[in-house]
Amino acid sequence: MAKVTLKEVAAACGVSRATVSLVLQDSHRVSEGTKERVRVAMREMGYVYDRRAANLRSKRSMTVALVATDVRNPYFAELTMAIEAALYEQGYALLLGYSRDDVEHQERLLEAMIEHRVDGLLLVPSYETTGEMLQRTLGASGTPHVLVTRHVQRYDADYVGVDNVRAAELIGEHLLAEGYRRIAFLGGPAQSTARIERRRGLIEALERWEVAYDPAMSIATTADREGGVGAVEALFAADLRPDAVVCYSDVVAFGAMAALRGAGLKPGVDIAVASFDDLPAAAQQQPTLTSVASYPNRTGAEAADLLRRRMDDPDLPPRTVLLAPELHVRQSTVDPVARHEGGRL
Amino acid sequence: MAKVTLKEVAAACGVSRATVSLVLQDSHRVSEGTKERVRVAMREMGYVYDRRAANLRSKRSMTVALVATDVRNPYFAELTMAIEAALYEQGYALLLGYSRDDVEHQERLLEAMIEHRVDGLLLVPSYETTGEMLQRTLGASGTPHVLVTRHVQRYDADYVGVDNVRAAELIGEHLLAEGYRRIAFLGGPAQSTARIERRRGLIEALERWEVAYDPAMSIATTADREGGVGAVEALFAADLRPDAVVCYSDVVAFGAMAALRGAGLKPGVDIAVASFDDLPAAAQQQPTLTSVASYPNRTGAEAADLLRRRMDDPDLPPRTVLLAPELHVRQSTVDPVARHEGGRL
DNA sequence: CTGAAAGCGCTTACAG
DNA sequence: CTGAAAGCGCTTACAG
Repeated sequence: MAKVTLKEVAAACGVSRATVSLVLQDSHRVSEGTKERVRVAMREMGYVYDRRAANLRSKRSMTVALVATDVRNPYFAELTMAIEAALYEQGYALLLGYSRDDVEHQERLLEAMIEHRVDGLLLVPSYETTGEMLQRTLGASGTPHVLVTRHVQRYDADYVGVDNVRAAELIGEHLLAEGYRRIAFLGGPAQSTARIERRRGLIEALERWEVAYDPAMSIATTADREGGVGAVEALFAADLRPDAVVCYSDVVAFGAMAALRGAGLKPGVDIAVASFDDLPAAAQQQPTLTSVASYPNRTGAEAADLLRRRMDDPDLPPRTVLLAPELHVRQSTVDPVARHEGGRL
Repeated sequence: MAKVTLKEVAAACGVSRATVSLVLQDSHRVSEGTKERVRVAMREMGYVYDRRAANLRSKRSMTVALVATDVRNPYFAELTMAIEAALYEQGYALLLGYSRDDVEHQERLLEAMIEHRVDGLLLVPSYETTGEMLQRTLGASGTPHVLVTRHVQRYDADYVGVDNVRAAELIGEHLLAEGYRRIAFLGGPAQSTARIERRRGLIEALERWEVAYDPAMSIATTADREGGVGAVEALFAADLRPDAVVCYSDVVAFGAMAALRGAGLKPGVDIAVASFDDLPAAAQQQPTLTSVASYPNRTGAEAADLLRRRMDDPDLPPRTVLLAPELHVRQSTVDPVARHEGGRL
């Protein structure tokens, strides 16, 4: 089929290209009669709108980029679904790139997105991202953008994430109330702002209860299952015996629980386990896993919303949206036996 | 910053826009000296390539679309990562859309991708997709495309997936050799080509062993964890007692195992469980889960490769690439006790 | 090796 | 309510 453009449609209808363009936009400046006539012709002729041309002329692209780290992490899968849904609603197409937590790769992705002239960009920054780096790319290009889930030190931009400090406080308070005293913090990359904040929240809870915190019981690792396994091994190698472990994320906790079992300890009975994310899989563990919900779907929807405002008005002052975390207590931190005996102290 | 275009760069260098354009493409028709001079100017002036304009003129878009169903399924997450990596390598940006297995949503996504004039499209068709529907959208537009993981009846197009019939035969042969005889097939949508093929492979293995197949022990469900739970419940409600269950996918198997435990049965001891996908999580179950690897990463890479060929030559005859499955036997189908007693018959 | 000209398919003021 | 004209920022023959 010969491709049919606005010009052909216009000729067939005996109107100008401008008029056809206005019909496409459903402008009130065109009469209903003409609109109908043009639409019928478009359908009959098999006209397909060419957004590339429209984009060029109108200085938009109707695309938004999401640059994240890795979608195999269920948290990011959920986040991606929420973002895709919100953008689709608004008529935007989603350009996707995964940095795999590699800053150089991330930089090339950002450059590509900018060349494609995305109207906006959502970024889950990889761990070693610096503010200067974002300034040089996103900042210089003037692309409206929002940081999601992780923020970057000394880089002032819109940000949506869960309140990590508060989340860790919730876990800490709960464990302390249950009678646990030797609490370790396991997993997550040392540079991660989420890790730093969660660790801080935990320490604040401990201080409030006047319980000592042993810095040796904080072990940084990769943010995956293997990280959890490794952290537990490191703990035991150093002869440290916590009565509870707080993990960087559910995925890390899954690894930690497996490693604990491997060492002959029963999670939830011999040692408490709690973590962050509250993935659906947390409630399906044995024992079920206590976790703080971080709402990837709400985060994604909020991010899309923030980006829309930013695109509408690039001069708005940067906003931070912190979602309130919610603790879901499950078997892994509530040992019925210990309870019966009146606590473990 | 005032945006700088080719025109400004050309003026600053005292050359034509055509020359600058050629420098951008690293054409051999421009001298090294000029190239260097132009590149320096571009850097100094902060020039950023505008792909939208290039796209329009060159009749390409340097984007490829992936329309899949849902990335929360770990199989699709892995697939997405592989596809993103391959396309990135080739210089393409990825436009992403999720149909959530809703055909109408899928149709709107396809239309949007076509309007964006993607150079090619990878489709994991939603379950109720018809050939006529794809013909009307993708076919009519002439967009090069490849079906991934699922194919569509009576629609002739490039296709990459695992050999489902063979995969099910492998599982069937293994279970039969282990002495299991009352084998159920659980989960997966009735319309799914993957389900139909896997079921067929299983039946073929049973016939070869001259073991009766009970059609009542084939239960279709949604392709998620809840599907697995529901299928087991349906089985018991109908008073059916298989000695082995073959699940539509690992995710379904996870649900089935939970439901079996809920009914007081030990997977791998009281009843064998096997499935398809061989997700990393399969090896992390208790008991570890026997599963047939379906290689989402190889599938993704192969799909990107097939699409590239198709984009290079749209007139190629459609090709089908079937990946050879591989059975990974684990604890869930090999009961050491039963073995000791010389089989379960 | 480089330049002048045309054009990709739209939208956007502007004029009537 | 509709049209004529200009132009978005590139690339592509073509000519020299």
